[in-house]
Amino acid sequence: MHSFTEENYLKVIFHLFQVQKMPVQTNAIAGKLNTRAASVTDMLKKLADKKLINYIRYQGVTLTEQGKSTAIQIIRRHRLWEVFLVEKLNFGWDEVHDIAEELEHVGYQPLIERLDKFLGYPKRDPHGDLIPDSSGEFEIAVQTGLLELPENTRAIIIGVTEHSSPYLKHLEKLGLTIGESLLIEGITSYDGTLELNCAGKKISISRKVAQHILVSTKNQ
Amino acid sequence: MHSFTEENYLKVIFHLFQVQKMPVQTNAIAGKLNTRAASVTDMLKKLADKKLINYIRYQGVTLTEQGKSTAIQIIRRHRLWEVFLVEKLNFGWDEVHDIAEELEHVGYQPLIERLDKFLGYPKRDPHGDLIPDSSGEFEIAVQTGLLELPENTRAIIIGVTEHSSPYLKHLEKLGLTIGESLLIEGITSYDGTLELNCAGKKISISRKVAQHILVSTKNQ
DNA sequence: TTTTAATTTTAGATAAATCTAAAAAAAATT
DNA sequence: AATTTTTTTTAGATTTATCTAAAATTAAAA
Ligand SMILES: [Mn+2]
Ligand SMILES: [Mn+2]
Ligand SMILES: [Mn+2]
Ligand SMILES: [Mn+2]
Repeated sequence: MHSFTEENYLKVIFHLFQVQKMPVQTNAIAGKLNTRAASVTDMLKKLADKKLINYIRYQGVTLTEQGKSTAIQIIRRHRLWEVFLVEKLNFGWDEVHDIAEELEHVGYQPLIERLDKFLGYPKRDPHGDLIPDSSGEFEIAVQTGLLELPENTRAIIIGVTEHSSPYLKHLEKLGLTIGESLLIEGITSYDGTLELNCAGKKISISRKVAQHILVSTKNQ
Repeated sequence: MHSFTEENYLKVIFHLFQVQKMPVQTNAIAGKLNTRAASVTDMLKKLADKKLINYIRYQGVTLTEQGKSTAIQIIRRHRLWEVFLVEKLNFGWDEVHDIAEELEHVGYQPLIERLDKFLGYPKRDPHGDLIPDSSGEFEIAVQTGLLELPENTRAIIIGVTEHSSPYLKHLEKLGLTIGESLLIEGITSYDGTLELNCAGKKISISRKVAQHILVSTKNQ
């Protein structure tokens, strides 16, 4: 259907739009895909011809309904494969992203539906990201950035917004993994370092580390 | 490492050489890959440059040790994914080949080793083909073509040499699946039709159907 | 051993995805 | 408002894998 490359462009446009909520710029795409602005312009014309994006020269792009639905299917595949790799093949959460980047392009609908069933219809991937259902619907995420909470709040880690292996390994070493409950015991006034209590252990983390942690304050 | 396309050429050369035990001809490769002889020649030059094949103009090709080992790794991936699709995702043996054609190109060694472990180190794929181990060694296949046996022989179906969905569906309808035990009750002298007894049921199959069935006569 | 047929290779084109360098447009500064 | 900077687009090449048509080589038949 769509080439490997086209799929990667759609996915990147989807993610960038989610963050910025503004038409996505050529340079931003080039940055994410490690390519040049000129190459991006070429591909944008192609995707516009295929009615996958709305593209006006110099104005950035948004996904059409068709483009959005395609992007979501790719994200669904990516996240389901990540669950498979962690739950069934016992990979660490820091090892699976790159493998899933390849597996996500194996496009045969029944494969994904059966994989989903085999995995027990998981709601979230190993990084806490929501997995869209087969019709492309996401559950509504009830989540807050750890940095937004005041002192003396209790929260449960439900996700991370940074998927690099060094970062995830670091969190794991600190014991800050998904599902863990924590209490913000203090926020240092000088540099904002967070003093946490997690599973009875005192941990202090910088704002740089904390900024990518998503938590839930529901169910205490 | 190697492109999708290069991997497919290596796999095809490996398979053709196994059948013919002679240097593989340009046209034969073109036939298997649904491409043109001229395209094959181009690719053969490239593979020869990469020391994956031994290529002399007009003389056909053989795989180098490196090419052979690469081809075997791809076959290993293909067959392990087929086992996964049948055993874990409950696909039929006639549905998995095309999906495995895509999955086999996801090349990350630890993925395949963990998949192998997860599947319990299977020896054969759903079509009875042997799965090479991680060092590329095949078990020795003790198998005979069903057409080579005389009347009144008992045998067990251990594989098929034709993987198309219509053929496999046909066998399944007849109850001729892997592991089934059968008795050759007669061979019609006029057109060679085989009269089989399989699981108490009398079945007659043409030579065209029988020619792709592999059996074992060991263990009765 | 010619002649014919089949196979394989070259020559030259094309399509997809990329690039660099230069031009054009938009945004930010003075 | 004019100038500078940033961003984006075009123009023109390059790389990879493919193709058709014609030439070269090998194999088969007469
Ligand atoms: Mn990921
Ligand atoms: Mn993820
Ligand atoms: Mn197969
Ligand atoms: Mn198989």
